Amino acid sequence: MNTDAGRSARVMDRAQAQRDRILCAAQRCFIEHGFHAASMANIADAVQMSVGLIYRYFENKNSIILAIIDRQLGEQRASIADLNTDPDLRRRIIELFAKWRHGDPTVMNPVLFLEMRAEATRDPQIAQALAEADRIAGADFHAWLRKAAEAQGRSPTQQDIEARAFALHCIIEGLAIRSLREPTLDAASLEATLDLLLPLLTFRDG
Amino acid sequence: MNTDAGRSARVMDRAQAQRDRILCAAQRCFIEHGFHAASMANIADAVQMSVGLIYRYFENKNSIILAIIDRQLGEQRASIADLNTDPDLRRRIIELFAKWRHGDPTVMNPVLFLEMRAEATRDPQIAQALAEADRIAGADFHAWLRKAAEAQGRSPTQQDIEARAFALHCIIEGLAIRSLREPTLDAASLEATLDLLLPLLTFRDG
Amino acid sequence: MNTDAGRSARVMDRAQAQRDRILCAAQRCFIEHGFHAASMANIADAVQMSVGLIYRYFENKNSIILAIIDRQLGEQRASIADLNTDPDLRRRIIELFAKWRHGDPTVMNPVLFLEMRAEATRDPQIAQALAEADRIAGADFHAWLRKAAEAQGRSPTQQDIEARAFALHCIIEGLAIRSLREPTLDAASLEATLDLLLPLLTFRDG
Amino acid sequence: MNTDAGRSARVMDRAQAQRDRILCAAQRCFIEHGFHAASMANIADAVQMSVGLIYRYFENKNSIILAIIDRQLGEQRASIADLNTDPDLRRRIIELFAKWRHGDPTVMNPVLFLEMRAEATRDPQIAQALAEADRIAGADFHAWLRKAAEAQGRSPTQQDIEARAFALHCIIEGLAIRSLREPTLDAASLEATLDLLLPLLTFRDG
DNA sequence: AATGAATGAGCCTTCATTCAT
DNA sequence: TATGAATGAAGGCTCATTCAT
Repeated sequence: MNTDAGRSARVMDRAQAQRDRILCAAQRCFIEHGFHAASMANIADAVQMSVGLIYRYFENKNSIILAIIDRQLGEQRASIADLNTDPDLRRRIIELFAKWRHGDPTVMNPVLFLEMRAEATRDPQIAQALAEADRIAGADFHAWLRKAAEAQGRSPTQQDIEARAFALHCIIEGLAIRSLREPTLDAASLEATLDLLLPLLTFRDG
Repeated sequence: MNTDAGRSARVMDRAQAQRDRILCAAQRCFIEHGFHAASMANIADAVQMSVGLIYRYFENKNSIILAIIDRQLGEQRASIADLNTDPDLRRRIIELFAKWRHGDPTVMNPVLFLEMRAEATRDPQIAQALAEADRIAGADFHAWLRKAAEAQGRSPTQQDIEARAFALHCIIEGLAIRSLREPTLDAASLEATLDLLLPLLTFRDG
Repeated sequence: MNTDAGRSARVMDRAQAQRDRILCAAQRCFIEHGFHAASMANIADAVQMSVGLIYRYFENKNSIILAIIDRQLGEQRASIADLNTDPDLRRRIIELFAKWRHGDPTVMNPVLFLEMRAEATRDPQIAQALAEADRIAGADFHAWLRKAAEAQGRSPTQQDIEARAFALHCIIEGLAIRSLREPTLDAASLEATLDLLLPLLTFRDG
Repeated sequence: MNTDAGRSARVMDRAQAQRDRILCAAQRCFIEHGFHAASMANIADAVQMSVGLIYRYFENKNSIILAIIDRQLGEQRASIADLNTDPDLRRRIIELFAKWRHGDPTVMNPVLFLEMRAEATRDPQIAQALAEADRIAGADFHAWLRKAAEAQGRSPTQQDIEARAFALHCIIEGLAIRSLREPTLDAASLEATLDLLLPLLTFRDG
């Protein structure tokens, strides 16, 4: 496999690997300093690469920001999509919350989430990406909730489901913000709150 | 009233008025560009003032940011405190949501809320201000919920109230973020969601 | 004496008093911060006067600097002229040195002396004022030295006197700089040095 | 020599060369305008470099000032140290004076000397550097004078030497200032003064 | 592919000076 | 006479971006 195609594939793999390295470093910088306050030099330091080289892989700083946002949306979506393979919403939210608290890089980062949402009010391109992600997430919630309802032998109306999907979305994003608060929330409180809300939202209440 | 005291009072009033003008303009700029991307020149333009003059009223840009944050927290607190004089939570949330949507400057601005929360993860001074505001807001929710429970003839445990206060806080903040979304949420959906959640949260459910 | 002339005299006296107050405060500021680093606001604070009022008495900051320099030159000249009434050069130098060390405002200030001399290399107006002061000081030294020589029954040549006047001038300015040094010079050392040099310079040697 | 070490050496040489270019230009600017009045833009112009690039080589303007001062002190010390290889103090002082008059950049610059001494009264870091330089210069004078005494078959006391070292130091600094005066001093006058003082100071007098 | 030197616009901040009161 | 609010031009410094090597 020493063909041009093979070489090209390998090259593209390498390019992709470089892009990933940059994005990981950039993510750490953006979390630490924010989109605007993080400098290209910060990122170059973090990725152990020269500034110039970063520009071989990304057109400019803004396109790094966009790539990071896309990534975050991907992780957000993956979290929701996972519900379909793992229907225990209560446990998943608790786990997600713990990951947020520990800065786990495999899930959407709450600080970046805030920066993204703020930036979306200014940059139409970001706004569009977020709107699309929201649409997909909404649909996922919808699907999951319908399945959950049916598993309970319920036949909720479309509006019933929409209200619950909307509430769920709000609560999860509210929790993402809460995970950033200084006074650490104890596990019991979170669980109590989920035990209060989830039966209602997942058609398990009386 | 041409006394020294009178003059002094007028001077202080004027200084305070100038500070207010600056803060209003700064708020618009911060909403439009973000804390970091907004420049002092932007603010000076917005307030129709020279850059230098702003520094007569604020030590530096950061102290303007802090003042804006304090203001926002004040408005946030006022919104919650108002619940005590107007116990119709459902209507208040709907009104609040509408104000968020319209950028009403008399309530906490959702974009600034996001910037604040993000910035708090970097600046300890901001973090502390927010922690204090959260503490107060939590206590206000608590008090309001206990009163609501008693109005229903209920005697909920401390944990019952805490879980509901926490849920309420999350949902309201989640709604603040939702208010920024592009695809406008219709009023009916919001109302349906509130009708779903509020009875549970305010001890009005079966 | 309620005539116009009287009133005018009183007014001028007041104006002169104000100018003096300003110059005293400015001198403190210039010593503390340097000519360029001291701001008009510093000076206004130090005189307990508004910035605007200072501009009633001085055209601009530079003319304050010039006035201060004139003042310093006046004090420098007075020191030298005093030799004629008090011929004990040794004691006078020791006293002068002590005053320099203590920041006595009645004699030429060593820090301002340095600033002045440096500034003179840039500003022709200052250069001229200093050249004139130097000329006068040189002549004073001359006169004093000739008198001292005659008191010793000597008849030195013009060149003898010039060499001594020049040496004296250098040494006194060298001492002004030394008075600023951190490691404090003990009185005995200064006296030993003067005892070494002065007999030679004042025609009292062998 | 295309090795890493070679490249690294070349790079460091270049960096050092840039630093030197900047310092030379800065020195010219500081002499022309003074430490505070010279702007980074002035220096950038003088060194034919962008402002930003200067900041790659120096942390800030103050560190350029410090570097210039260190340089000046180095040159000052070299002048004194040279006495040991060239014991003709009289000729050396005359040469030094001529260099001061002509702005020879290889010896301590008198204007910078003044700025330095003035600045040392405000900046402890500069004060310390100057104090150290003074200590070394004093010791050098000491050593030279003791050798000169011994060459004359004299055995002066410690105090004898100290008084002469102190006098010498004062006179040389006094001469540095004199070299800045407008009315140019003729060579004969300087020589006459030195012929008067040096025999006394170097133990050659009767 | 990789470096990092170089640029220059722009940012925050200060300050001499003016002027309405 | 006296104030200090107001201006705007620098000043020091940073940083996204380019380019020769």
